Amino acid sequence: MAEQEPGAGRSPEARLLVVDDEPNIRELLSASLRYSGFEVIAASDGHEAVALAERVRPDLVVLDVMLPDLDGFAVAKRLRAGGRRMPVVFLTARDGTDDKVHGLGVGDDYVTKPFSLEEVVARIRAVLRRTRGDLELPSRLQVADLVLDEEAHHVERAGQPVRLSPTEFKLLHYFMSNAGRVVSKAQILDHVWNYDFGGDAGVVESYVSYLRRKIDNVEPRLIHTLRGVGYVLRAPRH
Amino acid sequence: MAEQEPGAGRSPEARLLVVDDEPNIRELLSASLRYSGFEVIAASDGHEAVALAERVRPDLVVLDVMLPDLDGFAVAKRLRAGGRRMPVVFLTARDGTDDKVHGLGVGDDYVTKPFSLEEVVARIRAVLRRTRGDLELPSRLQVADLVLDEEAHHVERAGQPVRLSPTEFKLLHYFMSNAGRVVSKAQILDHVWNYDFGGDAGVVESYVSYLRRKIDNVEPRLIHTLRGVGYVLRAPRH
DNA sequence: ACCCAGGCTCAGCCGTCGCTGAGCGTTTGC
DNA sequence: GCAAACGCTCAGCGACGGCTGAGCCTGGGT
Repeated sequence: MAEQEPGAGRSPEARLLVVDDEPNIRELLSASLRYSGFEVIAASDGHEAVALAERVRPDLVVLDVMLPDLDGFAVAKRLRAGGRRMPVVFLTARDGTDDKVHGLGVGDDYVTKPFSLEEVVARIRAVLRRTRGDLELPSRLQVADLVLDEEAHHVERAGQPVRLSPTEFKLLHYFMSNAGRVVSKAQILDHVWNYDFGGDAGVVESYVSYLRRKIDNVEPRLIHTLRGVGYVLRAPRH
Repeated sequence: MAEQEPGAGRSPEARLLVVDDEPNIRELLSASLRYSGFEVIAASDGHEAVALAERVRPDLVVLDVMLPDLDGFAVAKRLRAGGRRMPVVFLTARDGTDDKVHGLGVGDDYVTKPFSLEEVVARIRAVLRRTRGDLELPSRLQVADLVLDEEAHHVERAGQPVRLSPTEFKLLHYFMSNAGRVVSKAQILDHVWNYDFGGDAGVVESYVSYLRRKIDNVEPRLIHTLRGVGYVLRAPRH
């Protein structure tokens, strides 16, 4: 279950409008994005979305393609009526219908369902960074001599580049954005794995093991196990 | 059994609804949470819970998953009918069914039965902190040169990091949140150990011993024994 | 059609943790 | 001053949590 996140207290990074008709997904996203530091409002269908966007002027819209009333793309079109800029991150099913995504506007992006929270947050940040030259959002995370560049999708330890599989990368990214904070295996599952993942926490142990082999095989060790609690990524001493 | 606690006299931190069909657990929780400074009302089944919540509008619900009438998740759903926000801390059995908890309602949290009171209070506070931007009840406790950082799950004495087992950590945390106040061995058993723990108070002595060895082996001594009464954690008076 | 990388599960091993019981020292009460 | 109660420490055990290597399955690329 999702627990602590950064971003509390600071003024919101941006205002988001989340549009999805499934209450579970809508709530999952809203809560999680709020805890990530965004201001979030939500709508459950296309018309409500258009009306709300009119009033609250969000910085970005997270938009399910499958809506009961309007097609997601139709919603996007209306949002941008009058030439107004309105970046959109689409949520789309993984089946064949992705073809329709080719209709993306510039600056838009999409995430396939089922997604992981890490993925969604990453896409949102990337789009925001692009559309408003928001350099404040660092695309580069660093802990000791471990560096992860999000934009370049590049990781290196002690100056040596490291090849990571997608899951390994997401896991490391999650660790690094929570450096110094203990994260439980349940939290990791919630953020790094897709929300419909049914398996148990053993898989987290496996991937931590892979990660250690690839990026934590030199001193100082950065990934620490806290038995019965979780993991921390941190430089020693502090 | 639980005795005195902080929070008496001050205005309640929040209003809680406790839902459990076992009278023992219900009373244990209600009493303990009251002494922790919460306003508490209780219900023994799902329908009563929904009806009560309707009337008294609690800030948070502590909800057993196994109820005689409604499933705990069903109750949660009804509590949130109409899109109302209602944070929930679930109480769930430790058997394999934990999987069901994963993936439902973000912003919620859960505690496995049998729990310790420390655990429950901690989860409740964490959820409240999140859901109402109740910023930064400091996650850092300090007494003299002894520091416990909850978020990082890190302890140090005189600048030196110390490794503690989970139980040692919980015990120290209990001491530190009650710094300057005498706690009896019975209180410690009630708060730090699971409520179904059958053993005797000897185990507390053991763990106090371990703690002393790890974090109280330098001057000034912080953990003091009051024979026949209990223990206090406090910096020496000057 | 094949191969390979990636995702996941499983099971055995190992270390640690939690608890108990015994022995010993210290304090208290008589 | 003595005995009983209380508290401290240590050793030992059973059990559990976490790590990792092996293996299966899937999907994508050649």
